[in-house]
Amino acid sequence: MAPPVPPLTDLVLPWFDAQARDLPWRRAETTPWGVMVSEFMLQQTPVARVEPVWTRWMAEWPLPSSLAAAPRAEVLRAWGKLGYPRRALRLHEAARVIATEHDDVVPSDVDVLESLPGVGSYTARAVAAFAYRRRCPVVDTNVRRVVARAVHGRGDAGPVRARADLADVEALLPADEATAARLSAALMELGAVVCTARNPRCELCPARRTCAWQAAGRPAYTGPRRPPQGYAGTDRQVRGKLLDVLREAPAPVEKVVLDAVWSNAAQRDRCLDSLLVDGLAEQLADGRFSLGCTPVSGE
DNA sequence: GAACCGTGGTT
DNA sequence: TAACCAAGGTT
Repeated sequence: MAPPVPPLTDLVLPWFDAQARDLPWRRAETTPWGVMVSEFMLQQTPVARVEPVWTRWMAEWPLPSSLAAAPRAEVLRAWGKLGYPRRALRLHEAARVIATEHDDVVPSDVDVLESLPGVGSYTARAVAAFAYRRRCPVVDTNVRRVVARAVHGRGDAGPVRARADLADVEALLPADEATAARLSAALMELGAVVCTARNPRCELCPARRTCAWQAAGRPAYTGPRRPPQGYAGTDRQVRGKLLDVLREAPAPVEKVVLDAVWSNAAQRDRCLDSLLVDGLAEQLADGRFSLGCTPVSGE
C-alpha cells in the first residue's frame, strides 16, 4: 500500500515558508495598521501596483491618527491611480474611527473590524489573521479557487456562497492559531502564484498529490459565468477621467477644463455631480472644482 | 442578488 | 484586440 498523502496543511505550509514572496506588508516589523492599509489597497488591485503606494503611504501616515489628520485631497492624491478611489475615503474614515474610538489601535475582533467603513468579510478576517495571527477563515477569490479545485475537484469557484465558503476554509484550518493564520496566507499565495485562474502551474504545486481537481483529470469549469463588466463609455470611465484631471491639477480648475474630458454633456455633468456627492470632488465658492475637500482652516 | 465602483497589465 | 483579470465592498 502507498503511504498516506499528508494533509493539505503539511504540503502547503513548507512550500509557503520557502517560496513566499517578500511583500513589504508581510515583514515582521509591519504593524496591524500597515496590514490593514495593504488590505484596502489590494482590494481588486494587483500587488505590483500597490507596493510603491503602500510604502510611501506608511512613511507619511504610520498611524491611523496621522492619516486621520490629513486633508482629504492629500489622501486622494497619495492614493494615486490605484483605482476605486472611494476606498481611500473609506480608509480615511476608518482611520478616524480607530484613532478616536479605539485608542489608535487597529481592532483585532472580526466583528469590530467589519463595522469599520470599507471593511467587509474578507478584509476583517485578513487583518485578524495576518496582523494578529488569529485563526479565522480568510476567503478571497484566490482561496475560493484553490478550495474549488483542491477540495471539490472543480475547475473554478462558482458564484459566492458566503456561509459555505467560510465553512469550507474553516474546515481546512489547523487548531493552532498561529499555524492557521499562516495557512490562510499560504492558501492565498498558492492561488495568486500557482493555482491561478487562467494558466495554473500545476507542475509547481505543492498540493498536487492531494488535489481533487488533479485527480479528476482537471475538468474544465462548467458552471455559470458572470457577464463581463464593461468599462468603455460607462460612468466609471467618465468619473475616472474627471478625477484624473483634478488629481493632476496643481490648483482648482474651471469647469471648462473638466468639460474637455468627455463630449456627452449630460453624462459628464451627472458624473461630476456624483463625484461631489461621494466627496471625491468639491466645488469652491468661486465655482471652480478641486479634489476632495479643501480644509476650511487657515484664516 | 445584481449592479456599480477605476485602472492597467496580460493573453 | 477585445476580454479577462487583479488580496472586495456597498447599495
